[in-house]
Amino acid sequence: MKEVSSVDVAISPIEKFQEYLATRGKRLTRERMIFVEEVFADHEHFDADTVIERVSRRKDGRSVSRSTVYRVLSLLEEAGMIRKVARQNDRDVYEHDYGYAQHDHFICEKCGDLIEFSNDSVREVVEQIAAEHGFRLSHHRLEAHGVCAKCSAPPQRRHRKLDMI
Amino acid sequence: MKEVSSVDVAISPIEKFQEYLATRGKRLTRERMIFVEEVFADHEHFDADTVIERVSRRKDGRSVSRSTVYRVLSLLEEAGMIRKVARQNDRDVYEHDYGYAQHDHFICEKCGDLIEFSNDSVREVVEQIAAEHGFRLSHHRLEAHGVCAKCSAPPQRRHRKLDMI
DNA sequence: GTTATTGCAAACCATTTGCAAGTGT
DNA sequence: ACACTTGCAAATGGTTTGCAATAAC
Repeated sequence: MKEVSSVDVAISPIEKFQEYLATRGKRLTRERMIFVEEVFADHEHFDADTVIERVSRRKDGRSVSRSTVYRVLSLLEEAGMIRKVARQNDRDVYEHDYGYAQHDHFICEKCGDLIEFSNDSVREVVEQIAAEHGFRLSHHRLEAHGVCAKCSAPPQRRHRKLDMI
Repeated sequence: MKEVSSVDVAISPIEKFQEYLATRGKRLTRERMIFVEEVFADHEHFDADTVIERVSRRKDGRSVSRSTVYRVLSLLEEAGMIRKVARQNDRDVYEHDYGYAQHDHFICEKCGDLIEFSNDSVREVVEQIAAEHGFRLSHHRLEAHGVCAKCSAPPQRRHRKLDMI
């Protein structure tokens, strides 16, 4: 399900990251480039292990160590380019926060899928409530839990009538 | 800040828990009673350590071991009486899910306070979106992040003009 | 050349678990 | 009596960190 569209951005993720690093006297290393290249190649959600696996799968053999992955994860989060969305299987799950519009999530209790959606009314309601409470908003996070359309579709059975007790 | 009101419930937390335990062939032990007594004494958010500290502070010396605290935490969650709300300092933070109305949270980025609020429009918007996407909703969780009124109040200084550079 | 960064292995720390002793029903 | 539970100590597993070697700038 692809409901959240990409947004025009002036510069590429690597450039954006470089920009951030420069302001902090930090360096754009080979490992950091590899990391960003892998993680921003698509718009999937990911966790530390996902990234470790992806970089170790590279044909050019240029991988990135486990500790560096964790370190770059924090850097990108500080840079505001990724963000923690959830915790699944005792792991922090991240998503891009650069190049894509603000959105929220459905989490299916059956298949575990994270489904993204955008909706202006959510933002409006949150903003209004924040205003009422004198809260200066930086962002919000909405998770709707339930069963997705795919999983709640009735399974094909022969004796449908038996369900109607 | 007290914005979420309690709700009339037929039976006490202990009775409710007992009810759940009975259906599973589980037992209401001394430790479980102590735990529920402490945790439902107020409506604060809490984590495992909070509970461990509270039970060890009891004058009657009837404490509950660390492992039992974790075990009862899961039981109460299964029973639908508490629920994870957030993760702070690498710890799971819980709140009551029994005896109180559905509500959402502001999380202050400065003082870290969790501020509760209820608002029907949030529920309505979420329900509408779920309907649009064929999602069967069980519950939602909304976190608004920002700076609370208290923390964003300008500090009292003598030379206010210096701020306007 | 300096100073930040890497990779490794060890450390951390919240949470979980095996097991023998104890307890609710 | 028979499970179910407890507490202890040890294990787990994701994430962090100290340190010597390495690479950006």
